[in-house]
Amino acid sequence: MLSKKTKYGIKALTYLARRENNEPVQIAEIAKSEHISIKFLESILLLLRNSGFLGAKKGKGGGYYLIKDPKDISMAKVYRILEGPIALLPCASHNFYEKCDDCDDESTCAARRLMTEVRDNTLKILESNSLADIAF
Amino acid sequence: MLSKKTKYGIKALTYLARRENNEPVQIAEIAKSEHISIKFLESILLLLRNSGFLGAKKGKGGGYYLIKDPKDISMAKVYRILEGPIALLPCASHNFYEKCDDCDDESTCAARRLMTEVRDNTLKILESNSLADIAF
DNA sequence: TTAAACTATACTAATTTAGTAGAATATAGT
DNA sequence: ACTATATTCTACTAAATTAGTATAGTTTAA
Repeated sequence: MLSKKTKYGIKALTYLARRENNEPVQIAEIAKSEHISIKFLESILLLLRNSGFLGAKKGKGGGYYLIKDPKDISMAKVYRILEGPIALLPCASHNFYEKCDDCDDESTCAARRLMTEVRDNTLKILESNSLADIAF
Repeated sequence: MLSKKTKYGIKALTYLARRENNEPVQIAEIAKSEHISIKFLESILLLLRNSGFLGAKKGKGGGYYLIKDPKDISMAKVYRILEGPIALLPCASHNFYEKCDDCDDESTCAARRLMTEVRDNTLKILESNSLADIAF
């Protein structure tokens, strides 16, 4: 299951993508519209900003805005920033690979075999969907 | 990410499926071979027994054994018992559906749209793999 | 009858999740 | 320059989940 952080992050990005213009939107507006706690959303938007998805403008009339065209924002990248590894097991992950302590032989591990197949497919879907694809 | 419970559960089922005969295997033997804490594995095997995947024989020479042919054990069912919903969002689940509190309109929710696509694909993979498929 | 093996209940430490609280900093407009 | 508005940053916390431990009891084959 996705954490709420990820769900809220995707919703916030969608909200920004759906705006006609790309002027800064205040946290409070997004929070109210999507029914998210302001403070929690704050930390999520900050993460997205530090990860290069959003820009922020301080002061009056400030807020957050998309830095890139929604068509160029890969949901796989969004997922990795918000949720972490796409794979269901560390030993089936490309970007966050880790060997299992308990596993003697990775090549015969049935769990790894199955989860690698799931991972490959999930990755394909997340990579082929841009923010624009899911927002409109 | 999968919980260790799920990973260990799949490994234990695989271990049993790979045995030549289907005679009871003691918890300790599986635990030692797969490097799992005996007590933790105990609770996992008990769950699999109560869910109809395993049989247990008490007393000397007892242990756990597969009730069905590995070919007839769907990994989707195993996954649901051990890990829970296959969907990444409750609102994208068939078997564990729940409406999101924060969502005004499910039909325009981008997160739901994307996660439904992921779910459909993951389910297809898990359903098309039996225990026999991944064990051998 | 006894030892091996499963069953069941209760407890716990560590981690993660989903926030809260409060102060600091930056900026647009007057 | 001042002030209201808005982001930024740090620190804290309650609740839930995970991954076990511990202990006691029950069943049954030999």
